Amino acid sequence: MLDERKLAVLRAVVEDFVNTNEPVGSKALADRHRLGVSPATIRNDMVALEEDGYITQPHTSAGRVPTDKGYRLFVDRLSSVKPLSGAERRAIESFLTGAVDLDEIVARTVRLLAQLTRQVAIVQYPSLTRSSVQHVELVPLGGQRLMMVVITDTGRVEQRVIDGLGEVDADAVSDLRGMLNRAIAGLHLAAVPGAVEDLPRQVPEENRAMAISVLSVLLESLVERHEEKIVLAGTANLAAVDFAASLRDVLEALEENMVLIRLLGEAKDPSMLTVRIGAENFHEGLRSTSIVSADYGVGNQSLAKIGVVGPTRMDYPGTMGAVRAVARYVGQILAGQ
Amino acid sequence: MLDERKLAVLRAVVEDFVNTNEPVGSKALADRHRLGVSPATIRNDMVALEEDGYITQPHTSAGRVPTDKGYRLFVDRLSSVKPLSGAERRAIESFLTGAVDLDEIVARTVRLLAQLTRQVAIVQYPSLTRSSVQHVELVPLGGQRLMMVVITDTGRVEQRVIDGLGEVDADAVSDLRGMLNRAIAGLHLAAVPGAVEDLPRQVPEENRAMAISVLSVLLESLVERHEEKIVLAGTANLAAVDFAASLRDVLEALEENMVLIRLLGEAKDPSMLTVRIGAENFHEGLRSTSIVSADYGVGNQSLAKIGVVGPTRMDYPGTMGAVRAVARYVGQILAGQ
DNA sequence: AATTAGCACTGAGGACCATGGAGTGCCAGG
DNA sequence: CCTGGCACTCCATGGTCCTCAGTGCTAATT
Repeated sequence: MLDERKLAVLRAVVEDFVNTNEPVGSKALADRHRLGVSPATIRNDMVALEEDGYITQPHTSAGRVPTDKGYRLFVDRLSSVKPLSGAERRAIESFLTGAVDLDEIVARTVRLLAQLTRQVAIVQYPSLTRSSVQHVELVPLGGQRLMMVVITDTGRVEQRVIDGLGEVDADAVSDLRGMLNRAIAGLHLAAVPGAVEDLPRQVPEENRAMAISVLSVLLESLVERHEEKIVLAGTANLAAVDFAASLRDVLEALEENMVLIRLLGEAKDPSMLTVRIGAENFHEGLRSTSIVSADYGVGNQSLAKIGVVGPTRMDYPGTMGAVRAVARYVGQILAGQ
Repeated sequence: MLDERKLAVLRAVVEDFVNTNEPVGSKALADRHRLGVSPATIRNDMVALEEDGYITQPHTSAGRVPTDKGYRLFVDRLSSVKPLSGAERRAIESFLTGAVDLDEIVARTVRLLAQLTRQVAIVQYPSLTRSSVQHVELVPLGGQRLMMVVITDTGRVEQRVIDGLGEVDADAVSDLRGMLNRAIAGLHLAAVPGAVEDLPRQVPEENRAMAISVLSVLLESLVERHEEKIVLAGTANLAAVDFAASLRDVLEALEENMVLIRLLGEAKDPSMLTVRIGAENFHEGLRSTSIVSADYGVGNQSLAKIGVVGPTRMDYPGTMGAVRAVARYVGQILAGQ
């Protein structure tokens, strides 16, 4: 049904359209690609490809443009991830080394990815759930307030102010801190709820209320708001593209963190590159964009995702290469921290 | 030179142009505003206003458009800050209360401001320099590493990992923590460098190296990266506007945090509303935008700035009202924290 | 059976032009 | 000093024509 040559034609159509942003015709194809056949033959193939829904014409007597289905086939079977050039790899390295803390690692990563791909880059903060508790700190803030700081082994710090405790006794806080750390330090976050269940009973009567408040805030801060934190860069790159949907819709979608999180989360095959093309994205405003995403983490434990958002008409091999490379480097940096 | 009526004409031109985004002619003005004179008279006034550089025509036989200078006069003398409606004030209140930590306060504030003004909102994190140290925490991370957490009275938390310390002794860390807190807790950040100067000498010989490392990281984290943190929202609102400069340039400028920080920092009159119009902005890409900014803080101590970026053709009274109101509310929330 | 050359046909986009209308500047009269 | 009147300007709109890239089809060729 789709012989070798038809696939070659599809590949050529995608590549040319990505380059020129103009519908590509049979003549142009015959010239620029060594397909070894005449334009007429290519036309015949194009008809077949169009019947199968891989390409389409904007109007009669125009060249062809790939459909989402066409891009899908291209990504799945006609292209391979393009490794970065040596210069690019060196750029990544020098860009990422020298970051002093997690915030800076993330900030640099996202800018780097945006620059490499010339598109919008998204980086999700390392998930809390997969990491373990390094230390819990409780600090009396004066008045009836307390600050709780949870430090994880991935370098992430979560802090909360706990209010309305009544009188806060420094010794009681200190005791509670000790108990807490003995109970959960080193533990996987997922294991924390179980480990603290019994704690209130071990606390002397008069401080039990405080302990319960602290624990509830702790659990809440672990359960909620985990993978919520996301950073963007390169939105300016969108201005150069003209979208089928309005630019406004795309920008709006990008500001909805929850949308982005779901988007990254929907990876088909974890720990691999995922590409979602056009209408495959559930979100209205992103119908004319594609998203290339990947997991990153230390070892083979995935901590979070990074990704790139661009027009469906994007350089998939190059973008995939950049995303994969950056994901790997971030993993290394994180492991080295 | 500029009598009452000419000023009224200028005001009318600005208001109409902001509403319609089309050059406004003498006839339209006479109709829509009760100026009490005929179009011909208005035309004469317009000639005068144009000679003085307050308005201009895109081309002969078109209506007039305000220049930057015209907007400047309008803002300075012809308009007053428009107070928010009751509904809007209630919206602010319900939107800002219930934020659990500083991150969330800032995040909500910026979204709120973007929504109220339908433009791009910028919020700077409360400056460290003006606040004082609540507590310093040192946490051994295992290996040769240490985490330092500085908590300030404005709820901001700064953390750093300190590496390459050689063997870390838990007791020594505990001692150092105690000394540090005794030395600087409650102190204004600006006073910290002076207060820790002598500390290393009080540390036993064998731990002095560690103390010096810790202190240098502490000082560094206080001096650098202070007002660097900035949050944006509402970039999607830019898509609706058509800029003289390309949208891309504007988006690029907005991604440059340093540019924004300088921009906000250049407030003419601290603790007041500042408006910078068009070419008054030093940055190329922002030549066709205006920026309305204000300080916020607790009491009359300014902690940082918030602002709005939009086309020069913006609703200045309304935007100024929103910025002022939000700045005040944030101050209150921060004070209540 | 597949490929190719030839050819008539299609539709978008650009150049060109005419027209209408909003807006101006200026002058003379109130 | 204001106003009505008037001639003038120039943009925007819309229609027409033409070009041209690209198509689909058919007949010839391999």
